[in-house]
Amino acid sequence: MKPTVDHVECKNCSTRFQSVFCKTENDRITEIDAEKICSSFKKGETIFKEGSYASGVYCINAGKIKLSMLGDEGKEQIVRLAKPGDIIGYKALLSGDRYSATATTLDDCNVCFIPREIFMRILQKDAAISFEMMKILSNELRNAEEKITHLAQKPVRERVAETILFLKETYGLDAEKNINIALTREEIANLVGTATETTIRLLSEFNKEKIIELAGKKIKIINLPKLIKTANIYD
Amino acid sequence: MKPTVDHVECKNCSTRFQSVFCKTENDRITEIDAEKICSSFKKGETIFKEGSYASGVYCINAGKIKLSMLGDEGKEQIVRLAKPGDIIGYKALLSGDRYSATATTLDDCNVCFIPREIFMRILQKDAAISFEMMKILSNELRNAEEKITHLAQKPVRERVAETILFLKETYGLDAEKNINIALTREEIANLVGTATETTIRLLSEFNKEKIIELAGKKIKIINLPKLIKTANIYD
DNA sequence: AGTCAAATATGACGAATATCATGTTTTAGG
DNA sequence: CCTAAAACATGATATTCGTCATATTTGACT
Repeated sequence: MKPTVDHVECKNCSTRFQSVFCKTENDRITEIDAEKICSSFKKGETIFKEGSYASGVYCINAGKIKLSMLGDEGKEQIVRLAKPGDIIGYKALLSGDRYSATATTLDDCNVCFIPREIFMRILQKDAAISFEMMKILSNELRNAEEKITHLAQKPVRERVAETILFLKETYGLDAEKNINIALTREEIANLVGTATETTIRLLSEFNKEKIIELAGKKIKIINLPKLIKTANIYD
Repeated sequence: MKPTVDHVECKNCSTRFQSVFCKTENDRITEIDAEKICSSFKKGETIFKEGSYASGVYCINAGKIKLSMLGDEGKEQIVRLAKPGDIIGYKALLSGDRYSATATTLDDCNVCFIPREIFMRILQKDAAISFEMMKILSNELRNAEEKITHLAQKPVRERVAETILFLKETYGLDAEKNINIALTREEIANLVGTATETTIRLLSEFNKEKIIELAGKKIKIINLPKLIKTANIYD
């Protein structure tokens, strides 16, 4: 466990109303506040590992995190990207199992650890939080099923385009209109579910076709309609 | 909506203790019983359609059901198989969205419809049921993420073998030791995420290699260790 | 500033798997 | 029992995509 850092008060947390605690009353928030442990992680650090026992959930205050599983041949598959306001590690806690994925920071991060017993006690007492959790889980599940369908049916080129759109939706744009996340080509490949070389080639193609603009890990969308068309999505 | 049929009482339901209501007290069960609507569907009928509004959840009393999404080119992807004791349609209800999948019976089925308000009211009042729901959702999500990883990383041959094992786990064996579900080759393909012809070929290969025995839609596993090895799973 | 490792890039090649075509078998319905 | 449609089967071919090889560039750390 990381050493405690400057305690971020939930009630002042900028992500409070986008999080699972959005509907929660102030006294419950104070209760969480009293028992959580805030820590910080530097870019590239591991918060928890696939296969280890779950002792609580992490609420992200600042930074970006990838959740990945190892395939049979040791290849990483990124199954989720998390941002401030999201919580991670709840699946294992709720199913009473070990972590099914590894959480790695993509940024310097501040996260608040809520121990198992506290989280469970709150779910027991607070139907609104339980309901929000179910909503989150339902949405995640719908997204996962859609991803399964696309992985099974769409060609890689479309999936790469789709992933660029997904990254934009998830992390937004920075001041220069670049997608606000720096992933290696390998990480993008592990998100798309394809080989690294294939991803590199397709990104270069999109670049040549003036759909996106590349500068190192920075990606800027310069022809959104064409990108959407390339992704073959109409909703 | 189907006409009401013989009312199956929850408290006498054979699946009661495998279902989400396993931890529920009798008076709550009586409450559900009073308001639910039992109906029956013949093989091949649609219980609900992707894109339509969710008005409640269905609890399966008897029969087998597939949940499938349509891909962009109109191809079916089976995202879940349900059996007695399972509930379906909860995702849409919880996320407040429309059904993201279509539910089609694979058998003659008896299902109990629990209207939205009743289900919501019960979740509000009963923390144990809420908690069971979260458990179910968490497990589904873990399975979905594992499926994503395998779809992205494993060759079709392994996935077909894996799917046969999955079908056995889900529906068990009949009196003649056949896997207790009759799917068309196309449906198996839509579960695996591959072309129908490829599935046909691979099943024939497994047959020739004495891993399975085929008789129409009946599949019998005759060399389980080899099937597990072919699926390339070691857990 | 210099060095080394990691990341990016690109070509050549081959394997896996989708697609197309066509024929056979099974099944459901009258 | 007969017929049509659906499901199954199999071969030939096309194509996507992964793998391997090899540069080149970038970035992190003395």
